[in-house]
This record gives sequence, structure tokens and C-alpha cells, in this order.
Amino acid sequence: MERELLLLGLLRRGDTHGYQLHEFINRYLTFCTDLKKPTAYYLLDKMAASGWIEPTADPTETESNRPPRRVYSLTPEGEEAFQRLLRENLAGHYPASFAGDIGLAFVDLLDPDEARELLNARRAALEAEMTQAEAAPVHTGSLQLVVEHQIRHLRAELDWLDEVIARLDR
Amino acid sequence: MERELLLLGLLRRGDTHGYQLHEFINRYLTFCTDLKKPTAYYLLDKMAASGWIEPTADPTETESNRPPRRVYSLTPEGEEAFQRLLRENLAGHYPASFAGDIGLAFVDLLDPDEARELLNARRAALEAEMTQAEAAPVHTGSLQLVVEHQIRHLRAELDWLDEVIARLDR
DNA sequence: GGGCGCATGTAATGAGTTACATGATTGA
DNA sequence: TCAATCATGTAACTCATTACATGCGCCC
Repeated sequence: MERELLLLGLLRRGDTHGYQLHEFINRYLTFCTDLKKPTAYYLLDKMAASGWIEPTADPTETESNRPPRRVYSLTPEGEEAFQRLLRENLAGHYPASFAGDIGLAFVDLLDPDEARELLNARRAALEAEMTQAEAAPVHTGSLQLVVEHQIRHLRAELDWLDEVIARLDR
Repeated sequence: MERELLLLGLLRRGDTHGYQLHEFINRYLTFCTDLKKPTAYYLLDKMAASGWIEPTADPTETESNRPPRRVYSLTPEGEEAFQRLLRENLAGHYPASFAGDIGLAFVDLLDPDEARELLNARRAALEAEMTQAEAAPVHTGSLQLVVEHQIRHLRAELDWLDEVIARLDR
């Protein structure tokens, strides 16, 4: 339900269409959710079917004859759902799983030199992501928390990885 | 492919059957992967079909006439796959996504008192997980890294959450 | 004229989960 | 005798992704 919550929350800030929602999420919110275009459209359809959102008459239609946009806005039921999902999400804890830990679990099978080399590659990828997160533009309000959390998390991961690499020497 | 890597790695430490693998993972490795029983059997079937593992003649069959165990062991191709997947996993970075951030992104829509209350519930869930992680028995070798990483991560999350809660007052 | 960005979708596939089904053993 | 643990699996379903398809507008 997090993806629905996200879409509802973004729509609440101003009516838009699928393409723009997808673009915004993929540009600024890759950390929390990496949803693909078809998924975005699919979710919008589903929420429209459950009466949470509805397409509005398109005001921009006249200014261009591109493929018509389907601009959505929240219905009262959508607003209700948003409020409910928001509280649900905030009150709960959704454990993150670390796929990279599985390799770590067996790292002692390799010789330390090779392990160090491989983990340095991982480190580089981590650092690249950090750079990207730090370059993210500042959002208004609590949207910015997402970026800050990401940076915090990546810093902790880098510290951890450095310690693991250092321990390989022993 | 992480789940396959995990199963291969565990099988490498000693031949076992699906039930035991699932139990071990769900008892000690819930952090990295939470794979269900049917998924475990499914993956074992798949890996058997690709020739990575094969059922061995069951030595414990005689000692009990329970439903027969399907005990697997790695084939040379399985060992090769394991080595390849391990290096692949170690060299890469697999970003974790935080479903809880989506609620956070909209927390400023609630009044601070309610937000604090909700986030305190989240905090309690986090702390419960921390307690559980700290209670986990110590593993041999680098398997223990998984537990240590989890504890580190949870500590960082708690710190972050506390800061967010503190900031609500302003 | 060719490629990229805008804007929408469908169809096929896959991965994983839930719910269900079976049956023997062990301990209270 | 009743519930829990051991041990396997199947069937139906959901969710999300990939790959594909369409077509206009803009810029070089």
C-alpha cells in the first residue's frame, strides 16, 4: 500500500497525470520506491476503479493536441484512504532487507585479497549513490526527510563496509 | 539470485533438505531474506532442474519412516554457480528501499502531537526488532556479519527516528 | 529526416505468496 | 486424544516487470 500512499500524497499536492507522477518519483524518490511506468498507470487505474481518484476534465487539452493527458484528482474517499494509509504507515515499522548481506555471509570463503577487491567495488557503487543523494535538490516540507534519511543510511552503510574491509586483514 | 546464493551457501556447509533450510533461514536470517516454505521448495526444484544440486540417497531414511526427506548436495556446476554468484553479490551494491519513508514524506500534514504518537509506535516496533537481533545466537565465521550489520542498521534507524521525533516539536 | 521527449497503454511473463492438502510422530 | 512438529507439495492468485505498440511535437 505504500505506493498507493505515495501516489495519493503527490496527487493531493496538485492534480497531475501518470507520466508526470512517474517522472517525479523516478527523479527524486528512487530511494523509497522504484516504480516503473506501467506500474504507475496500473495503480492509477486501480485507484480510479476503487473510487479514490477520478480523471478531471483536462484544462490543458486545448493548448496542444498531443496524446491527451489523463489528469487525476482525489475524491473524498481518496482523501479518506490517504489519511488512513498515512497513519498506518507512520505507526508501523517496515524492515528493510539487505540482499548484499548474503554475499557477506560467505565472504570468509574467499581469500582476503580478493574479498577486499570485490568489496571495494561495492564501496564505489555505494559512494556513487551517496553523491547522487547529496546532489538531490532540497524539497519543501517533510518530503526532504526522505533525502536526509537516505544520506544518513548511506553514511552508516559506508562506515559499516569500511569496518568489514578493515577486518579482512586479520 | 540472492536467494539461490543463500541456499547454495547453506547446502555447501552440509547437505540438507528443504524443511531444514527454510527453518534455519527463518530463525536466523529473517533480516536478509524472508522466504516462505513453498518458495524454498520451488527454488530447490529449480536449481535441481538446472543441475546445480541433486538429491542424494537418504541416509536417515531407515532410522524413521516419516515422510521421506529430499536431501540435496551441490554438483560441480552448483559449486561453480555459487562461486560466481558470491563474487557478483560482493562486488555489487543492492540499495535497500524504505517503505516507511513514504509516510514520513507526508508527516507534516498531521499535527505534531498525533505524529509523535504514531512515530512512537513505530519506534516500539523498531526496538522490538533490535531486541530480537541482539538475542540472536552468535554464528561461526562471516555469517555473524549479517547479525552485526542488522544491529548496526537498527541502531542507526533508531537514532534517525529519535531525531525526527525531536524535530516535530519545532 | 532522424532521434528524443511526451503521453498513453496492452500482453506475456515471472516471482513469490496464500491457502490448501496430506500424513506420520511426539509429547501433554 | 489433541495439538504441535516434521516433511512434503499443489493450485490459485497477486503484484510488478519486460517487452512491445502507438503517435504527436520538437529540435538539429
